[in-house]
Amino acid sequence: MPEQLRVPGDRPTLEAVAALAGVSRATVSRVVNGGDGVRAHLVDKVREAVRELGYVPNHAARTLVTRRTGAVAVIIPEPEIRIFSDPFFSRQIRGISRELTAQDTQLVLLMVEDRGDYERIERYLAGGHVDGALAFSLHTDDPLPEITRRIGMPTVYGGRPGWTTGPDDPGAAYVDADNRGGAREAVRHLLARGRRSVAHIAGPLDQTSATDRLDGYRDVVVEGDPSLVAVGDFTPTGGARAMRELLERRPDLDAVFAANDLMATGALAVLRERGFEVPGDVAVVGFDDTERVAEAAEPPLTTVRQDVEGMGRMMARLLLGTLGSPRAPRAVITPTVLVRRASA
Amino acid sequence: MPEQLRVPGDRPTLEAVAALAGVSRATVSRVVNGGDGVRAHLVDKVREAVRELGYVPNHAARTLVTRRTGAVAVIIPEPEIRIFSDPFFSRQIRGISRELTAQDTQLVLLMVEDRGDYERIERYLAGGHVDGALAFSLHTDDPLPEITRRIGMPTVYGGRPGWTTGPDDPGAAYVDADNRGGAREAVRHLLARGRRSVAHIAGPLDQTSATDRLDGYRDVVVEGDPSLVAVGDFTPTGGARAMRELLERRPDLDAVFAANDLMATGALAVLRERGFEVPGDVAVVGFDDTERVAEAAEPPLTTVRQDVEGMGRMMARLLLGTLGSPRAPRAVITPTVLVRRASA
DNA sequence: GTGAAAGCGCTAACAA
DNA sequence: TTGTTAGCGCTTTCAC
Repeated sequence: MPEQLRVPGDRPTLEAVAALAGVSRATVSRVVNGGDGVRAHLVDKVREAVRELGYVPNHAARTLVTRRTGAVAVIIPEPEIRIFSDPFFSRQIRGISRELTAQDTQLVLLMVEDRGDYERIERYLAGGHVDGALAFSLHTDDPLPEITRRIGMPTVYGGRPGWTTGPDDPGAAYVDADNRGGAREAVRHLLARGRRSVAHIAGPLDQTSATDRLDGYRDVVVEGDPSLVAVGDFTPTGGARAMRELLERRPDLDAVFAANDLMATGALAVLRERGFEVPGDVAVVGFDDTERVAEAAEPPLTTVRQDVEGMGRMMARLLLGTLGSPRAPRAVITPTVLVRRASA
Repeated sequence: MPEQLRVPGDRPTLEAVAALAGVSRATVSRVVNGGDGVRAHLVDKVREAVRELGYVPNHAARTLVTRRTGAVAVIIPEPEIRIFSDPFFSRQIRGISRELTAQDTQLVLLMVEDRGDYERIERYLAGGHVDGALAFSLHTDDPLPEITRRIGMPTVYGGRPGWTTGPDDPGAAYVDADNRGGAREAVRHLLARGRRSVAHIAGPLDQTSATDRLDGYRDVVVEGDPSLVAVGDFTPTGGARAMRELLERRPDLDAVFAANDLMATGALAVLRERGFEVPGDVAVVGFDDTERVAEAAEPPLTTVRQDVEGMGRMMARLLLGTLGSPRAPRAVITPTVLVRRASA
């Protein structure tokens, strides 16, 4: 029997609290975990002892028996760390962080620098450090989906993944904006304003956000003249290049829907430089409603807004829901909304 | 005795590996943890069993007995999350992440939105989730130092803290650039180029990085005419305002040392707009060597470079060292270097 | 060199 | 309602 339950430098245990309060460990445990079914005066006594000792439950011990860690991994491919500077990313992270905090769950950041790191990631996930994982939409050949599948780790992706792991795979759980619907709305808006030749500057076609927006465009522009579509890379420069291409092929175009705001600003620059009035001669619509981009554009950009922070929050919620009930939705599509400014 | 050691969905344990390899749990444990003192052929047998079963040690169980988690918390005040967009921050984080990864230690990101969150932070740190904490330099009244002290959590700060917790407090461990020395070098460089009236645009004086640089300036400009010092806020706008102030008070100045690059660019803009040649009429030196700021300035900025990623790495190293040996250094000051470009 | 056994701090049956 | 007890999966003396 330990005589001195509390060694200096050693943190007090349930046992110590129980001794001080004059009850059993089980009772202390009950109180610490909510205290239902314990008589009020005992609850008080225990609470008092907890306070006096500065008791905080030992996480490892609790995890060992409950098999839950109360932590979730967020996996960020290194190229994306730079994307922290992209407000898109940091807003999504913030949404995740807010929701996890609200649910008393910790965020563990896993940065992946190169493929070799996936071994470490697998060890980490398999080691039971976390209850689930959040990842961002990946390239087709990314090893992560296979890893999480193999070790049975609940995972939610940000952005619709471009792959399925197998023919009978229900597909990964994910949260995405309604890219296709948003694109349709953008194009319909342009048509409604009387535009006849609506061009599209698409994003890189290996990302579903780009292809989904392209699909949305095509849903509306059914005749589908391929000369009206140019492919960019989500950067202003890429948008400018695509815009020049389009003007060359179709000098008659009177509207452009760009797959994101950054490309739209590139397009605006080219139009301005060529002496086109926006929206007089050519109307322009973007996508994202990026902070300090869409509004600051010249002219301010009409664009499709997606709720990025909300998407982050949904990712966390979907994952945490998954943990509880086995039949949570596999995917959540958040709505977009057209924000009308001056460019269209 | 469990007949079926490996239930589907249940992860294999040491026990299962031991059974398959025909050895005791102790032996498996030894092999998993390095394998010294175990005969080679047994090591192989165990390794084989580990591979076959896909065994990964259970983290909680291990932590429970070793009292080490292999994880470190990085605490970020919410206002700073925006600073993810500041390359300074993301580079420091990257340095931390790299070093932790190299030492097989996990990074747990703790974001603090408001003061109320500190209760959660304390619970988390006290709960034994992490072996130590990394935090960024705080305001004088930040509750974090008191918390980490109370629960005895080893903590390293990024940037010299402005406080001490008590008269006999050795002070918090921290990593910082040699702000004072760097400032001295900047000013000496200006004097060496024949400048007579060297002004200083200081940062907000409640941050030690600002006061240390001011001190460095004063070390060299000993006469110390107060009219040569204006206080900014580390932003370009603040730098511009300070520059205007200085020009008003001291139209004769021929050099400016700004406490960071962003303020220097603000100063450059004002000088340009007032028709001063840089460096002809007024020489300018910045601080930081911020990516895509110093080099892109007009003219390119002579500035004091600090190794931000290295500082992040040092923070992790200092903390992890602290964990091992009780007498690690309390502080690490990393050197700065003057990078000469066109502005001075 | 290897195994047996104790125990890290907690929760969750099960008894009382 | 409360206490007793049996582990969770691992490391670590201590014998052999």
